Amino acid sequence: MSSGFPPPDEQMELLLRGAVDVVEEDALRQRLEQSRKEGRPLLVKTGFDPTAPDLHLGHAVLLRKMAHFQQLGHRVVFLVGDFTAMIGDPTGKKATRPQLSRDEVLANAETYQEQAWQILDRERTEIQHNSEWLGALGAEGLVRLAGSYTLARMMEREDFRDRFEKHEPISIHELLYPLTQGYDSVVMEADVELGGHDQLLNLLVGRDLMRARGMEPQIALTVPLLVGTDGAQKMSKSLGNAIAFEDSPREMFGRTMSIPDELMWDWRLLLTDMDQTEIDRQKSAVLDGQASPRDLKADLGHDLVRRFHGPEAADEARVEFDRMFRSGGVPDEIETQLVPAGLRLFAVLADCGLAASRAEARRLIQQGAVSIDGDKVRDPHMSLEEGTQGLLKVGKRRFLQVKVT
RNA sequence: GGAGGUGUGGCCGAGCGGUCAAAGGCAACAGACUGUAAAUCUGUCGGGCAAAGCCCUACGGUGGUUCGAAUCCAUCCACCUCCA
Repeated sequence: MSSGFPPPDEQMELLLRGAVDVVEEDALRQRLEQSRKEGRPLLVKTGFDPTAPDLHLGHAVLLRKMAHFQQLGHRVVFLVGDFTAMIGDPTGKKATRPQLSRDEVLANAETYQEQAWQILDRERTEIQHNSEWLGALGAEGLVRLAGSYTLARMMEREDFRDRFEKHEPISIHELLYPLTQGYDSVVMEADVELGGHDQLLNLLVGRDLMRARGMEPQIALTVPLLVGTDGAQKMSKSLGNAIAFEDSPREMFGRTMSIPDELMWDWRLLLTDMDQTEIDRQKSAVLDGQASPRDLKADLGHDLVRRFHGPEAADEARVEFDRMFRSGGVPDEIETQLVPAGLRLFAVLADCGLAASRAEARRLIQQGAVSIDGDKVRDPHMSLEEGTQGLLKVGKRRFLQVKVT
């Protein structure tokens, strides 16, 4: 067990890859040295709010960082924030969030983990729930905990200060949130806590709480928030700029192809294992006009699909994409639907789900988006004769084989 | 406890008695172009109708005023701010 860990410098290289903040870097190196000497793995904590069971690539960035620690032999704890989740986060202003029941929270956590195992080593991941100690804390404990921090310190945070100055609401519980999260670290005696960049302040509170109790403060390490397919905002399901783990290979590949070219370097660094030097090399090759960003982006898409769906699916997604968009071909598997004779074309489109409504179907036809067997159709009212069979194409991506009966 | 403000289409945000299916922006979709589902440009963007028009639904909920309301009144709900 003594020789289990690679040299600290080697570890640092992997661990710092893509990281935004490391507080503090020297301390991390020291701990790695110590851990290696003592043959004791570091305890690495990452908290999850089990509220959004659909994982996407944005989550993958953090999960990958956890996996890095695992690869190096450290103890990685997947901390389910079941206690905090049950309180319900009032920050989301619009929809009054339904208070999640304990069962719902646990079910969500389950779903979360099922997906997380695509990146994390299931066997080596420890799962803990913070209700275990936060639930036992009680009102008294909570008050004591609250007593160990000041409003002034809390208001140093830019987000709180900003909202305060703008007279936007800040609920009391939001002040408690960092404290409970920090308390988790105290109880767990975490060596390192991982989180998204937006979590940095919370992670630092953990350090303060630990220090106040005479403990070695945890190392705070954050990873960037992945920019979504729109190239502008952080990836999130509600913004529609996400690629979910569950997306089909084609979807995943296609959506990757739709990201702005510039974004691919970030994605390369944060979502794949490609060396930094190789990334830089590709980047300059593109700048010099030596390489086509399109092809490199396709390579990236291929890598991602392979990661989640395996090599065959990746190859297929790529070939499929080229056939459809490069050479304007058609997908190899097209659903067939039977339509009654006499139904007008716009109605067919709407009824078969190729358009959201009949009005939209009309518009699409008028815009020249619809073709049958490759021939553009302009008349929304045309109807298909009985016995005809043909390939209906709407826009670039919607296909349907129809058979008129 | 008191005073005030806000609530508009997927989102942001104008409108403040008719000409409003509601400016503008974003997103989305389509067309052109292209090296891609990038970028750019153009168009569309509540629903129904063989329709350059007509009908239905819609501006937090309900009920009024009016020939006519997203716009005025009442009331309810939700959110926010200030004073205490």
